[in-house]
Amino acid sequence: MGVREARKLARRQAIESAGLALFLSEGYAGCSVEKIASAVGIARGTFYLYYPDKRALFELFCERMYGPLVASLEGSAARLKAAGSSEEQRLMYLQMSFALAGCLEQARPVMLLHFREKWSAGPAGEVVGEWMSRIEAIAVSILEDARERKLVRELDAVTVSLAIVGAAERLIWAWLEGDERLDPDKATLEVANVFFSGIA
Amino acid sequence: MGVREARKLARRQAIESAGLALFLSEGYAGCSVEKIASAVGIARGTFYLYYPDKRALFELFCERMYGPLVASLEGSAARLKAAGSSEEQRLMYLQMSFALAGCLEQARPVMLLHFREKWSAGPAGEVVGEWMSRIEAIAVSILEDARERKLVRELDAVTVSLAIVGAAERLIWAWLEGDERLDPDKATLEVANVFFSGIA
Amino acid sequence: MGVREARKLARRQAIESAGLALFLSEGYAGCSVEKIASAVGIARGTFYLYYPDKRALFELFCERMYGPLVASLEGSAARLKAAGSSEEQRLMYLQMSFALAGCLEQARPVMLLHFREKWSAGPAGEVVGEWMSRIEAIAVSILEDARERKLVRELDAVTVSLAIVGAAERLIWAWLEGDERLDPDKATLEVANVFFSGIA
Amino acid sequence: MGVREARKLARRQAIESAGLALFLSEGYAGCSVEKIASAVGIARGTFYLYYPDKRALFELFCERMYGPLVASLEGSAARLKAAGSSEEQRLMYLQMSFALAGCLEQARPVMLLHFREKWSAGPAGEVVGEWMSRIEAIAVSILEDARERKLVRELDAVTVSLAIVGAAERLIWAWLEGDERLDPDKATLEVANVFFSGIA
DNA sequence: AATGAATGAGAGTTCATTCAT
DNA sequence: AATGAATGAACTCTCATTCAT
Repeated sequence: MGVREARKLARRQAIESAGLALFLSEGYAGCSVEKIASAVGIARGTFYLYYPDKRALFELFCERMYGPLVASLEGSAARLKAAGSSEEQRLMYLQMSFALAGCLEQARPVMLLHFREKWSAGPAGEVVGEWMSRIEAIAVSILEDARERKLVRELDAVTVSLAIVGAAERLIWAWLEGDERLDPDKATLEVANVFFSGIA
Repeated sequence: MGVREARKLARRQAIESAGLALFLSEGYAGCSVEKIASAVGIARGTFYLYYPDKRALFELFCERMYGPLVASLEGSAARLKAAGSSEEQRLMYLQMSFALAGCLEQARPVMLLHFREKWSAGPAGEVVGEWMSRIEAIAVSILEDARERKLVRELDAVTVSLAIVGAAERLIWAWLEGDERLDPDKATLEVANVFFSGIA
Repeated sequence: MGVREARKLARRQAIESAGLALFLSEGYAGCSVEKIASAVGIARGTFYLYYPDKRALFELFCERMYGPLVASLEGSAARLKAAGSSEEQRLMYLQMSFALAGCLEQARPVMLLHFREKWSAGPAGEVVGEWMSRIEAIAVSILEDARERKLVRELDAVTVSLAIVGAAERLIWAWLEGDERLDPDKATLEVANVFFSGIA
Repeated sequence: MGVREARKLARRQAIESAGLALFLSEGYAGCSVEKIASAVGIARGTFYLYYPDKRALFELFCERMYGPLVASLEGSAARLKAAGSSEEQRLMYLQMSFALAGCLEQARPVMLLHFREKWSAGPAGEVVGEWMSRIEAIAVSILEDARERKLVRELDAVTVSLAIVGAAERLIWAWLEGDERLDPDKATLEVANVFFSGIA
């Protein structure tokens, strides 16, 4: 790799690092291109040599955050479809929980973006929304499959899938915020148990 | 009521109606006072005769949306604390579910605000955050009480409370969006059952 | 006087009192008609039943503040023109000083208006400027007369008059502000002496 | 100097020139950024590339106007303290008069700002007030020193200092306004004489 | 490749004044 | 006589993006 490419790469990384930090601390809308550029130590115009616009930088972070999650979920979905017994299914739910926990651990530094921008009105909200549709569709397919195989009782797959995703999101948020009341390892099991066996 | 009061009231309602619609469609930050005013057909300055600033209009919506919810939750919490048997407790969870469903039905036109602004950075995010702290505190107290009374098995009250609130939020959102896959009546029962008995 | 006239008068006084206080504390430009009206406890529109506009209220205060001053100065000017000896002239300067001091004492509560608005850009500045031209013209005429009668040495009447007016303004300001370093009685004499005999 | 620096400098000067003219003619508060920008022929936002806000432009003018004046006064104060005889002191007062006259001649195009904003309520008034405190403190120290050395008769230093500053201000104003009745050269001497020897 | 000057629409908010009630 | 709702231009300041250098 030539000197030029190396410098370009380094600068790209610097922009991404500063951009992420600022998106997280100030929100997508609250963080101007000028802020990012001056944090990196480049001119405003230079930013546009690396990314076509502010939105593209945000999309990049989303790709990195949701991409592996979606891949992992799709893998889990496939394996769950292959599962035989209720016991095996139960095990795989735990496996999936841990696989997802791994993804989340990886994505942790970027994860708060999801929450900050999920409901926002501008471009950021749109981007997040598209990824979430994909994730929820997978969750629904997993549960529908389980129900068809009578691995779980008769239930409304869409309702319960959304409930699971919602619950997961809320817990992830608490974990991200370092909520002291929450022990991550116990919480993963706890939630898997709640959804599998209820609170009774 | 005089002519002026009537007009004032009508205009106030028009502003609220347009303001809500715009807050919902464009988000708090994305919706300027100018947009609201011109949607109502008044001058920008006239808006400020009815509300001291944009934030005040948002707070009004929050009061209407969260106020009855909090009141209902607090009532349910009190009644649950008085419950004796596990069976009675279970019944009261259902009661609470339906009471909340009633609140939500009332608040439905405003409810999406919660989701739009929950994570936002500005004034709107602050206001919603304050209300949510209140709600989650009540949820935790409800569950802690149940656990102490051994009405539910030993569990982590905070984790599970957050999970419940998160699940509820997600389902409410789907319902708000008129998600066709979701039958509101069934969903209420379904969720109560899931949390009480699990999905197994 | 009928009940109506009495009420009208009382209201007029209330407006003036509140208006003066606000002009002084916030400046002419910084004090809205709304502020004055609500300080009095009347509606914004009612203000305009008593005064054609904000400027008119300011003009009223100026009339009261500068009117007696101008009258007193014109009287002093006339008496000084009738003075015979340098000694008599000197006495009359002292008399004038005390006469002016009397006017100022009367006008004290309004006097700060002069300083606040003298240089301001809007309507208030114009009004004050017109009064000051009148005052300075009288000062010049007084000094020119004295010079012609050889009661004072050959000097530039305009320069010295302006100097005297300027010095007086500055001292009045200090006095208004309750400058502790300043003894009003001593100061009056001091200035008269300085201008008559110099500082040597 | 590159083309861009040259242009930037030229524009900066254009902004300052237009800004000063407008501050003088309309007052700080009466002159909007829009007015300045359109006088220069630039967009409103461009103004903010050159100065962080409107106040900063005003502070710049004050620095240029008062800075040399304060420096000159402090120099004169030091020299006066070293003066021996009353005769020498008198000479130095004249010197100081001329030194100040030099400063004022330099500052002439900006000087009227002082008068326009001295009493104003907003940011401009604050800035001017701070500079004036410095100037008056120096004047007091000069006169106190002279009195202690018995170079002038026993007098109230504060009163007389303020009188001198006030007189000077008024004359400067007349000079600025090009008052035809006033001959600048004669006036400087005249005032020095008045304060030193009185008008008798 | 990199710069940063320039744009101009758009934000929230204030206010003197008018006029229908 | 009194009201206060309504206006709409004015204010300062921000920002994503473009483009000549």
